[in-house]
Amino acid sequence: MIITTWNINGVKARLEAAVAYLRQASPDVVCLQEIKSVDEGFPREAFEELGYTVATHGQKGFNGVALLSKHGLEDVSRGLPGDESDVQSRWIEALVPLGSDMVRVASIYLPNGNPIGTEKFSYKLSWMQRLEAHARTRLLEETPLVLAGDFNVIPEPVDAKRPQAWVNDALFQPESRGAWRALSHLGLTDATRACLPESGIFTFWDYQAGAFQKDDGIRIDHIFLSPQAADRLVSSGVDRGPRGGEKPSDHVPVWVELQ
DNA sequence: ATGGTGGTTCAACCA
Repeated sequence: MIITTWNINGVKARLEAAVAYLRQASPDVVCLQEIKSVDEGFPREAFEELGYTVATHGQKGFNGVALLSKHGLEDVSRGLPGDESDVQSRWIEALVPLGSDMVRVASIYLPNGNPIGTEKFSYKLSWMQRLEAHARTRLLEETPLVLAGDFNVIPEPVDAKRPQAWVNDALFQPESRGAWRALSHLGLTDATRACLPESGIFTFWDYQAGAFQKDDGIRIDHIFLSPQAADRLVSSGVDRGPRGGEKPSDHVPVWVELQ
C-alpha cells in the first residue's frame, strides 16, 4: 500500500492539481495539510469520486488537515492531545483497516514557528513535546503507525540546498532539530531518509526568487514509521512533478510503500 | 536591507 503526504496550500486553489495527481499516482491513503478550509467547505465529493473515504479537521482561513483512504477510516480523532486550549487544526489520525490488518495513520501540520524568539516559536516547541508524548503512547500499542505530514523541520544541513540561509529560521533551530531527533530516538524511522540518497532530496521550494528553478529547496515533509511499520517498508519517494505544473503548491507529495 | 510570491479573506495574516 502507498501512503502519501502533501501540503497542498489551500484545497480550493489546488483541487484540480490534487485530483490530477491522485488519479495518476492512486495512493491508498493520503494525508493532506493546509487545506485552509472549514469541514463544510471541503470538496469531499471530488475525492469520493476517486474512491476515497474522507475525514477532515478544518479551520477557517488557515491550517487544516485531512485523511483520504481507499480502504475506509475507523477510530478517527481530531486534534493533538495534551492541550485543551489549542484550537489550531493541525492533527487528524485514524485506523486504516486492511483485511484483518490495521495501520494507524496521522496527518500532521506542525507549527512553522517563525519568527524565533516569539510565542510562535514556543508554541512550535510545546507542540513538538506533545507530539513526542502522544507518539510514545501510540507506540505502546504496537500497531503499525505512520506519522506523515509537514513537520516544518529541516533535520540536517543536507536537507537544504543552502543551509546557511536557514540558520535564523525556526525550521532549522537547534531546538527544533533536537525535538525532531527526540522523535527519532523513540524508534521512529524517517522513511525518505532510509530509502533515498542523503543529500539533494527536497519537498518544498519557496514561491519567491525562482527557488524551484534553482532547486533551492528544503526537506520538511516527512514520514515517520514505527518499528512495526518500518518492518514493512518497501520504498519511499518524492514526486516533484506537481511543483512544475499550473498553480502549484509550494510543497510536493512524499510517499511510502509498505508491504 | 529590501523585496521578492501566493492563499484566504477582506486589511491582514500566514507561510
